[in-house]
Amino acid sequence: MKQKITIKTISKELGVSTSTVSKALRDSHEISVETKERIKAYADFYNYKPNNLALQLRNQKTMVIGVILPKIVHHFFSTVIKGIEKGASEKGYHIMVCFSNESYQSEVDNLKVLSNGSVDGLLISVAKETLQNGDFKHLQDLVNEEIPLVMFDRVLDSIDCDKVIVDDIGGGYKATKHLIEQGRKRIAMLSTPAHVNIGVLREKGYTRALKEFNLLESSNLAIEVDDNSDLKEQIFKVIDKDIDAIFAVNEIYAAVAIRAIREKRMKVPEDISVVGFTDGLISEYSSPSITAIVQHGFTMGKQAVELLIDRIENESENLPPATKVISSTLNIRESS
Amino acid sequence: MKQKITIKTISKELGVSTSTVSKALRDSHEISVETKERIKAYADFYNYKPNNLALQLRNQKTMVIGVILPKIVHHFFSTVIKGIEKGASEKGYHIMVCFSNESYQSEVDNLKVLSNGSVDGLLISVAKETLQNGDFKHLQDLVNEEIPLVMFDRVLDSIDCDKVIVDDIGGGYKATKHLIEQGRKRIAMLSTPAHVNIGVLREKGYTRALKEFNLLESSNLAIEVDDNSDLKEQIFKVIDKDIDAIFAVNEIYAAVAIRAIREKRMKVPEDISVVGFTDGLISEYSSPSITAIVQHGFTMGKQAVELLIDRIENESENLPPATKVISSTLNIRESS
DNA sequence: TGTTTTTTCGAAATCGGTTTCGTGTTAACA
DNA sequence: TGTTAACACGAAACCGATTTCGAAAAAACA
Repeated sequence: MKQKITIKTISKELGVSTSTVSKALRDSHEISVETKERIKAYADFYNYKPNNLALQLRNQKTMVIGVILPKIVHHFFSTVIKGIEKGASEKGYHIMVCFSNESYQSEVDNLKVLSNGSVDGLLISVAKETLQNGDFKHLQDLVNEEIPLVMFDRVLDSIDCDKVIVDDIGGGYKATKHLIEQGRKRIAMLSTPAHVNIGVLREKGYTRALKEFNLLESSNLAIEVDDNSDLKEQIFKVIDKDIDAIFAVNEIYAAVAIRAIREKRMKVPEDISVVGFTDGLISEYSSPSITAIVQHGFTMGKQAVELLIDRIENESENLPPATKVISSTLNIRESS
Repeated sequence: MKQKITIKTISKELGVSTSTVSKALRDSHEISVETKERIKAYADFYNYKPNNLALQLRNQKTMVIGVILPKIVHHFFSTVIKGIEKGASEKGYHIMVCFSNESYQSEVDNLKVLSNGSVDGLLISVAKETLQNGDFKHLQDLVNEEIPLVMFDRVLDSIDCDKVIVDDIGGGYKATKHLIEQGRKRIAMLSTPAHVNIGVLREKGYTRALKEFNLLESSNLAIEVDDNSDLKEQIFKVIDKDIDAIFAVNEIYAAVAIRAIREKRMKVPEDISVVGFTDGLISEYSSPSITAIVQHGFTMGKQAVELLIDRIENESENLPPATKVISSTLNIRESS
């Protein structure tokens, strides 16, 4: 990198002190008009730009928000980022994004780097591995150090901070109710293993809807998908239970379910209706297009970052942590 | 934020100088074993962490790489980010991501902030608006300031820096050749307006393949899609030209084409084969799944960041700029 | 002309670290 | 006992800015 021009360079070159240069560039009344113009002209000519690091150190303020995500190649999370970036840039902040790749160690490492002065606050969605092993010390440390922190989507009850979550229960309920209203009686659900709590919550909504309409049979039609064995085989077994609808916990399960149903020589939605959770590109562009619960990731990201910036800028107020719930809506398409 | 513990705090508390504390924590031989242990114990107990900003300012090195992307809710770009993050973290770097949202002004603003010392180098994919208005001064300035810079995917010939691009011509060629080998004779192409050069390049490959097999008829079957009017209507017109295959310039056009073909009561791939460019989730999970050119975004990101880090760490060598071409491959699925 | 006020600028502290160089003390050596 | 080397530590400079405070010079006033 070429030697950058600094205030010191200018001051030497123009035979004034660094304080004078600084004041002149910030248009202080303390400096005479002629001197100001001389300095500004020089700075302009040599394209002087103040060093960010120096300013950040001096001001104890970076205007940067750290974001830690479990993954990025994922429609929902990339939508959340977009919301975060929008909300941040509206208030003059920039974002620094890291990925945990669902790994606990990665999460800890990233946190350590970001929490050393590089950012004014943090936005985190917890990695799966962390959820499983239950070690939240690194997050508790942040709270203890009073670093502004907002958790979103994958949150922890035990950590005392602001949170933004999707209304998973309500979403599960809406999806199931929709199927019931279409006249479906035997509605299966493709859920996740129990440690992933989004699955648990969505299933709760599913169960609530079934109960409400007295459709909760003895035979349990909700299965926990095992990611380690073949997805389609597991779905075949569900189809064999003589069902007339499937509520899938995510978009991919829904897409694979449609494929499985077809391979069984049945039609969607005539024989079996399908509703997914997460409204991404797959739901929109596959044929038939898939009815899905819209998660409003953009809104979630924007609200999370706004909550955070509010904390950062009004630290003194010391309000108790809040939890925002982003409600989900149903987008009805061809598959139901 | 709670008052952070600094070296000065420790030095005062323990009655030694700041230099001693610094040296002790870095395990210098200049400090006696007892003193070192005393200081380390104290630092450990109060969870001392050195301030990143101070270190970065002192070392004139941030270990951060700035990334500017046109958009994020996009499978290809999010894959690229993943590659960038992987390559960066392997070498101990972090990434700071900004989005231009395809806007020229946004790109300029982001660049200004990032190039003021916050990052050691920059990775850029140019915004559409910038490509159109042809004003590249902000990028030329970076080169003049000798800030390490690598452009990827959307690059500019006039800027003298390292570049990483996809082999669009080769991809168009491969896709078309595949269709020809399947016995297709009247192959249409859904391209983009002329100012988006990826469309132009892919079309070049398409034309080359047709020529090679003497299928380049007088009636031009390549159309430029107008994003402002209805996509499906435009595709209907193409289908009416009595074609037997479609090569779409991206995944979404391919998905919509399949839908349009079905609505015309024809079958994919029996009546019309479809091949897309960009191998994302839609291609994988829609039914029928879509044959597509894989762009290897991950590889592109990783190579781009590796090129950049190489520049950063071997500045002295001053090698001439290089351009890497990431070749694309064909992923054959049900739609052809 | 003497005093006060205003204008204009610079020295030095600060942010939080690292590093060079110097110095006082003790140990080893002749 | 005198000289030298090794050891342990501190003062101060530095990275690149901002800001407080003090002071010299010029202007305004009595």
